[in-house]
Amino acid sequence: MSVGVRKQQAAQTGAELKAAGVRAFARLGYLNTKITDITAEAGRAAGSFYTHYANKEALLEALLADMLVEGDESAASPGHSDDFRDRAAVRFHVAQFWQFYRRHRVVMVALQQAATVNEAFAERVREMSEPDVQHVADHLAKLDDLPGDPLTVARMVTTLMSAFAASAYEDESAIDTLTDFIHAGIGGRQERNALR
Amino acid sequence: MSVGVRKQQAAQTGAELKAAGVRAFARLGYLNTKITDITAEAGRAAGSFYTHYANKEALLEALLADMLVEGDESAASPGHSDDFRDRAAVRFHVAQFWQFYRRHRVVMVALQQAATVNEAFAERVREMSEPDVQHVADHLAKLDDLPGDPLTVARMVTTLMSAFAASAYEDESAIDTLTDFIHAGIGGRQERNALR
DNA sequence: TGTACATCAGTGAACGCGCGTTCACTGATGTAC
DNA sequence: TGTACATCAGTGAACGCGCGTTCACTGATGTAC
Repeated sequence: MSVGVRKQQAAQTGAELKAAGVRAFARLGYLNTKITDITAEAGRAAGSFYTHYANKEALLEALLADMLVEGDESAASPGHSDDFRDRAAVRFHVAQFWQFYRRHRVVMVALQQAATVNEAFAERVREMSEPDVQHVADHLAKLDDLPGDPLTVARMVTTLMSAFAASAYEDESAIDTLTDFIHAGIGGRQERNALR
Repeated sequence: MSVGVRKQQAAQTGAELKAAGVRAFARLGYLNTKITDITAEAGRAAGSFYTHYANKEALLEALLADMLVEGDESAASPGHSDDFRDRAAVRFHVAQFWQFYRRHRVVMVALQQAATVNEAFAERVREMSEPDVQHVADHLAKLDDLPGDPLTVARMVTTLMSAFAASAYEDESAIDTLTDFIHAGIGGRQERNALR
């Protein structure tokens, strides 16, 4: 069966369609993107799309899967402090989240848009963020000057990070601003003052 | 011309279509709502819709206009403190925003969805929130321990409020949790500690 | 106050556009012998 | 190594569904005299 040139090229085309999809989504938004926008972007015929994906949702799921693979890899992150009284611990989490989000911004936004229109994606998005929320809530539970119960505050913090990362305002400085805001917001700064 | 029964009834039907639209948007989401969903909800024939609105966008604009009228009225709010070192001043603004958002939640969310797909609405939404952002930024500019420049922090604060108000988690307690979080986040609590 | 005609909100079937999806066809790769 | 047939990715025109929008029609309200 030689090297399987055929299979390789097919996989290649599939990957090119994903890349073209990302570019089209970035330009037009997921919901406004037609199948032919994607195939045109990839320089292929319309019908070609269906050799690789059942429909636009399936393409987005493939992109999501790729993203989650990368997420799992980087989740094996270096041991970091979990004490949110420590600004560095907060900053580590914020930076981690921010950078991941920015790296996958187009897909993240596309997922939000898909969730708007499609309950299955809404559920996916919820499932995807819930562990993060829990993770943050666990850390927060150790603090004793929170503005509310840990879960609510965790939702506030993650909501803030997502919403702010989704908006266009960039800069590396965003990470520090967010960090300072959150660190103080959850009472971390006051703790330290109290310790002085 | 008698009392103008005809005109009155037409206006009435127009209003009923708006109300039916809100109910349909709440149930199905703006983007998933078909014209016939709205007319069915209102108990009218499909064609009737076009006697009152050119299309779904026009209906949403009408709902937006209604909302803005109410907004202008309540903007004539009682003199309130603008010193964000004062928790009460922060709470006042948060409560104002929160209650307005919750009262108009369906339309707010519909606008977000419309903005996703339609640049004109995106622009509208931006224009609508910009004064709020500026207002908050002006207040923030008076503080001297902000986590970043006033405009960025103002965007963070308003983004947080919108995103959190849009999510389903209700309770009156949300206002106080948000207030505490923001008040501390912008350095208000530390200021007071420093004054002790 | 009454009659004849005009206007207009509302109806719902029909139309037609946009776009997702299919399918007969092509040419290149793979397989059998 | 070569030939004949099979398979399959890719093509693009055509199909058809969903839904927004139109339009001929109805009956009630408005106007004129």
